[in-house]
Amino acid sequence: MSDKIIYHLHAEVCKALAHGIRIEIIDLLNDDELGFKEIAIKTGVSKSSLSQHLSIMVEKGLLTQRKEGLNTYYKISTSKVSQACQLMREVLIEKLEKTKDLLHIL
Amino acid sequence: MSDKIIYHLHAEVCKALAHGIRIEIIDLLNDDELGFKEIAIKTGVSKSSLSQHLSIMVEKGLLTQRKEGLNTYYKISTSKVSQACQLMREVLIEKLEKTKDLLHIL
DNA sequence: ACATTAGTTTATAAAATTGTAAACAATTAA
DNA sequence: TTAATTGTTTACAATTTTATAAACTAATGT
Repeated sequence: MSDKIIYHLHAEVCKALAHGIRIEIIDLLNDDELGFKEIAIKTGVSKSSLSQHLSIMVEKGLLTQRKEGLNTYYKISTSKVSQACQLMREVLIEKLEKTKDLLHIL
Repeated sequence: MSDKIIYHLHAEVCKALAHGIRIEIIDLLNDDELGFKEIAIKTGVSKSSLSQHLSIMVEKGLLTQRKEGLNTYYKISTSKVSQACQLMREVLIEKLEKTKDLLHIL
């Protein structure tokens, strides 16, 4: 497969993390599997919008979906997703610290 | 800081990874620091577009920038960026493997 | 001083992402 | 069978992201 295509697919996976609500969902699912309704309540997102966010995350391989009767349950597909997300959070923290240090100097 | 704001900032950092060209840039910079022109040649991206991509990555804390005379050099700010990017690539690979397996069954 | 080189910034049109509301499907309950 | 519940899908307007081209800034060379 050509490099540019791989880079594009790789970016598509990263895009699935590139939204505040989706980061929040990863955070919620770090502990355990949750049902759709529980995620909706904890995030405060409308069912339509939530369903779309979750389907992006499943499509790109970040989450897996399990249906049981009327209910749908979601969990993180591999701990690599949690780890990557945590690392990106640390990149943010480091940047915030640097900004704080700069303010201290001034 | 409120949770939603943190999630949003965290997502902003992830967005800096969410483009094929920017993934390619991370890949190039995994080995060493590179100058603007070298990145432009290796990626084949126009100087204007490249400058915009690089500035997003610096702004969000993924890269650091060093100017020397007329030249600008870039490197990855912390290995956490490389690690996160590598993990996301592994998530992609795992998804591609699963798709391949599915095709085998059919 | 003037031209050249290296990259940045700005403007803008095209494309992609998002949130909302409404229609829809599938399962369970009465 | 009809109604209720749970989520999905679709349509669409609003916002954001992107690529391109042109104007611009800053440093260096003649």
